[in-house]
Amino acid sequence: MSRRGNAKAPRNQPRQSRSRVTVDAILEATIRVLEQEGADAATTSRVAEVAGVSVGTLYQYFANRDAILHALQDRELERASQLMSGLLGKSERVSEQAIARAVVEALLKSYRAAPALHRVLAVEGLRVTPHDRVLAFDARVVGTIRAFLSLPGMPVRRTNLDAAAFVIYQAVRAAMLAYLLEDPAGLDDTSLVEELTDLILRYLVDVAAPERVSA
Amino acid sequence: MSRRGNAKAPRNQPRQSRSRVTVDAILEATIRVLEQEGADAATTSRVAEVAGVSVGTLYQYFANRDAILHALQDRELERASQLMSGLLGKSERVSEQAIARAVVEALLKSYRAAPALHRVLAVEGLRVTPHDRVLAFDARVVGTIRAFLSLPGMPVRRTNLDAAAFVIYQAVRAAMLAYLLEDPAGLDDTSLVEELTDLILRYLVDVAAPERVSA
Amino acid sequence: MSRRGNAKAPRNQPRQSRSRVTVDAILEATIRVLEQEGADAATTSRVAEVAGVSVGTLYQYFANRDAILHALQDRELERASQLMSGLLGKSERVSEQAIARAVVEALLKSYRAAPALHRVLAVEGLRVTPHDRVLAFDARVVGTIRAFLSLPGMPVRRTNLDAAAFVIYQAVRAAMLAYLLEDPAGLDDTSLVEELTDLILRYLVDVAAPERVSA
Amino acid sequence: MSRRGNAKAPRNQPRQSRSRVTVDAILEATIRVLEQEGADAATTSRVAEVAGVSVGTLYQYFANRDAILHALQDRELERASQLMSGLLGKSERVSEQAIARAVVEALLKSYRAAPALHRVLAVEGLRVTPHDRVLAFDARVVGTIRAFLSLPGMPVRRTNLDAAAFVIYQAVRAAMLAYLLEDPAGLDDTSLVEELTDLILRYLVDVAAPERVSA
DNA sequence: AATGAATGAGAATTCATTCAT
DNA sequence: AATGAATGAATTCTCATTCAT
Repeated sequence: MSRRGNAKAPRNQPRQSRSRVTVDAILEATIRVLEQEGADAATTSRVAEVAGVSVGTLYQYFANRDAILHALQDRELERASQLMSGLLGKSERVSEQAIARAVVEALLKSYRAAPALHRVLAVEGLRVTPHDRVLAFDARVVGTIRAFLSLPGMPVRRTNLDAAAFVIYQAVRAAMLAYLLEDPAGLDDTSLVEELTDLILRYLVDVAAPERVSA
Repeated sequence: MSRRGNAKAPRNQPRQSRSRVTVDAILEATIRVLEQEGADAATTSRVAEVAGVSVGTLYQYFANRDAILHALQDRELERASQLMSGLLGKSERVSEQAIARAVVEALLKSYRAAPALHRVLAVEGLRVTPHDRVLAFDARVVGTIRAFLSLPGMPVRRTNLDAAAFVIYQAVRAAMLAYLLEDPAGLDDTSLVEELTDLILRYLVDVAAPERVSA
Repeated sequence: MSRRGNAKAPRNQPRQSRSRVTVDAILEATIRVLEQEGADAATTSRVAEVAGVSVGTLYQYFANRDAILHALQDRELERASQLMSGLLGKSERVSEQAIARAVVEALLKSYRAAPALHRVLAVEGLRVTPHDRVLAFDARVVGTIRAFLSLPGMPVRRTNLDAAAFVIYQAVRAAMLAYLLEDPAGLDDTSLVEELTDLILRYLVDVAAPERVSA
Repeated sequence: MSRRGNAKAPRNQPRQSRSRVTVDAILEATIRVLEQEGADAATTSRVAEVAGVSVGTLYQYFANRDAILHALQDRELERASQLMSGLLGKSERVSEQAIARAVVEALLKSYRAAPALHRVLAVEGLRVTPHDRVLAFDARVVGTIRAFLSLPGMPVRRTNLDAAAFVIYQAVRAAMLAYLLEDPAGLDDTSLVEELTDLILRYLVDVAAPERVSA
């Protein structure tokens, strides 16, 4: 599925290294500006400057400003997919709780690296992007989750898997993002992971997660 | 080369009847534009136009563009508070499930009236608004929830009530908003209410919600 | 409702040839508009138009409208300093009267080239400019005069040199400006020079300017 | 010359007291705003507010914004004329120096009461006002001075009385205004009066002002 | 390919002036 | 006469995008 990770997939333009480097520089610069200076500062000029290229060059690689966000979105989707596949794939002999916790922890780690980016992706998404794009993005993540829940032998209590996947995805994402951006009193990483893991389990999984999680 | 255009002071609070009407027209126009034309279209001119007043009038009532959003935020917060108080207050002899469902249904109804508005409030908030404002807003809602969960006799399974209130608030809000904005396959109002009610109950409430909701 | 329009940072100093040309075009355009259309006409758009560039370009070189005036002020101060140094420096074996007359004539020539500009600099200065800037400007000119008056062997009748330099600077400047702007009956260049030279001499210099100047 | 002082002149509308009071309130408010909040703050609304009337009322008495300044100018001219007449008229048996000093002191007192107003009148004059108006204003003051200098028995050294009156008027006015607005180091009221008195005498009067001030 | 100066449409905001009440 | 809400032209400034070098 990944541009690089899947040996069977056709190698979509493994461009000249120079281009690749420039594109990456621009994407990284965008993230850096987003995180450190805020969404308003993320002008094409500023991004180009931080990336160490000229605006002209930026436009050589991206059709317009939104295209940068789209690329970032794609990259992120790729990573999320990867992450999920990795974690959900090897589920062989691990408890559901372990999986859920692993997912939450991995997501938290990933989000923490660039919370503002994820907010923009989650949000700017709906402004900037042709509606379809957002749908496609979310649908793909939800699809992955759904597929996982559908695996034979999964002790899932939900009937409507479409609904369940959608709800749990949005719920976890939002709670995590809000946590990172608002830093609310009474919550830290540990308790967040705790709570979200439990949220997932109780909502999705059938078996009475025996005693209590944070007991 | 005389000086022009300095950002000045706040406006005096809208006073009475006529004012009230104008202010409301502006707020409603903002919502309409937000819903029908998107956040980027919500310029002061466009809002004024839709409200049927001149820009000048708009600025007579709102110190600047953000002030409109703030007013909307305040209004919404008020409504949300009212709503919650109403529903959570009379909880006397009602099952937790009935309460949860009532809340979800009420929220859905409220959100459906203006989903784009709520996205902007939930989201744009973090761009436009002094961080404090968002925190205050969210904190107040979370506080209400937390207070409810703390009521004596509440069969709450959660230990960390701060965390629980925060998580469930963000989770429900986000899932609902995403549902309204993305209209994902496999979900309709009924199933959403079903799912979210169950999410709330299983996460928050202790007793095994006996049989199963969507069983 | 995204954010737009925040007053940002300073611009990078105009660099080289091309830049220099553009900057000069803008400054000259400003003067031309000031002179021919008046201070109120000197909007950023009009200046850009007359300069033959776009507003955008104007703002590429000047952080804001006032910055143009400041640049003009700086340029003028430089010229004035230069002028004074030139005239007062070579004072070796010239009569005080010759020096005074030379200064007045040079000033008149300089002011005549753009009287409205000088009015704006002398005057608008106090509105547009951080007070400090005006003080600094005037203080520097006054300082130059004062230094000259302090030269050993100067037959200065004044005791309070600070006061004298300030008074004579303001007096000559104002009279000259008013003459240029009002074109009052009974005055022409020759008589103005005559009068101001005599004003300077009689106020500043000790020796009885022997017989009479315009006698 | 004065609206009230000259019994022969037709009484131009000695309006109903109410009007008079309102007009005065507006003029005084303008001065207050000018002095305390600066020229930029002197909007019609602000002036009306400070005057304790509505904008509508303001426009009942003044055709437009500039008309207020014009009225102020007229009033000031009246006062200046009065002042001059008073001082220059009774010149019977007083030394020139005493007269000059009295004029300077009176002007300083008058200017000090509202320096910003006088700056605006001296300056805004040239922006706001049809050129003629400024000319007329200045011409009138200059005329008074000129007339005084022409009195028989005046020991005036100047030949070109038009020029002399113009120059000395502009010089004294500018120096005084600059002094009040810039508050330059090395000058105080006493020394300013000293310097300006001497400037006037040496420029205008023939006889070697015998011993003298800073001799 | 890369550069970055130039462009100009478009946004926020102000304020003199009008006019219905 | 007085009020003050409403008007909207005019102004400053930004930023995505283009294009000559």
